[in-house]
Amino acid sequence: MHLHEYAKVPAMKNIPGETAIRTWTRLLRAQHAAQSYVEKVLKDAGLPPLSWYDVLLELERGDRAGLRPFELERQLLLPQYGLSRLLDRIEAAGYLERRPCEEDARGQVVVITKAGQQLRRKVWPTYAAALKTAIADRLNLKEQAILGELLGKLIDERQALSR
Amino acid sequence: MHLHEYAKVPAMKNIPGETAIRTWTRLLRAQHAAQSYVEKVLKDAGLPPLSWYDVLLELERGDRAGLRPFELERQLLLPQYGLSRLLDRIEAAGYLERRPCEEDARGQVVVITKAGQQLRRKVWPTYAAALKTAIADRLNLKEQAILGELLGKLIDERQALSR
DNA sequence: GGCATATTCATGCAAATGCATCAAGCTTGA
DNA sequence: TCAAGCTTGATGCATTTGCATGAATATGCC
Repeated sequence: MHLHEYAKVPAMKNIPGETAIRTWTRLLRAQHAAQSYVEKVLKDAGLPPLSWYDVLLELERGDRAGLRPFELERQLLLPQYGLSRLLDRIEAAGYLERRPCEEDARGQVVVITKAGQQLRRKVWPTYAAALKTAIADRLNLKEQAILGELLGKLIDERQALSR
Repeated sequence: MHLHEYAKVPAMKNIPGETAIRTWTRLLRAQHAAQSYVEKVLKDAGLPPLSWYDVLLELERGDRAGLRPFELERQLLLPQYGLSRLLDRIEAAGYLERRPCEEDARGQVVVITKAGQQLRRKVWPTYAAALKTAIADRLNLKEQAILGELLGKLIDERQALSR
């Protein structure tokens, strides 16, 4: 993981510093640690993975009834085919419905079912507890805020390349 | 991604605060943005994925000639079967060799080949440039250091569960 | 209107991952 | 010494992901 050798190249400054490299590896590891922990907690509790929760929550959120797949795709940063099949699975489990879209016959409207709402509500306490263990128990509020702020700078305006 | 509803539960404090939740989602997104960017740059340059680089670098690093798979496994935080097959692929491409282990007939010693060393050296500039774009161009040194510090607190001593 | 192009979503096929389990060799301890 | 248990690594099978492409409809332009 640790990348040495950055020192070898002389002036040509397409080379990040040592600090950047450490930050990078920690970003990967911290995310891995946190996410795999949360996923494990969910699985051990017999609950579906995070991605199901994300979809269901997104569907419940807006006031509108249902979302188009391409909207979900943007919210959740999933590839188009990935979302398509994720919806297949969640639908097969009965937590959402795909309805034909009135305004656009190519498309569809994805709607959460009653069972989907119940599932989401049932998952939340476990999810929340895992999240607290992974984040809130390890950083005080100030630290959380700063971390969030800095991470934000790594996100802005890059996602817009897809497709 | 955004999780509301944490406000609903009254006193029962297994619930992370709003700040923790925002930090969590940003951790996922920042890592996703950064890693997928770097992977894309590598792929577009016709280079193998990050995991290959990690393995090769790890093999090159120590003074000892070669590493045991279980050592790599720990360094790289890969599941046992994941590493086993990753090694299959890298070996098939000619960048490493698996030799029988003298001290332990169950095991093997994984050694990087000449071609493997060349590959790693060849990949580095592209990797470094991508890393710089993803991290160093977005955070100044101070910020990088703080971010690394905070991320470190999310990592410590949790990984030790595997197998 | 009618053709070219773009958008929306699905899907066949290959590659990678996860899970469970296995075989082989090591270690311990009575 | 040898049985019980542990460690090391591989692998069959199911699931998931990635990639390329396709089918259907919409949109824009002439």
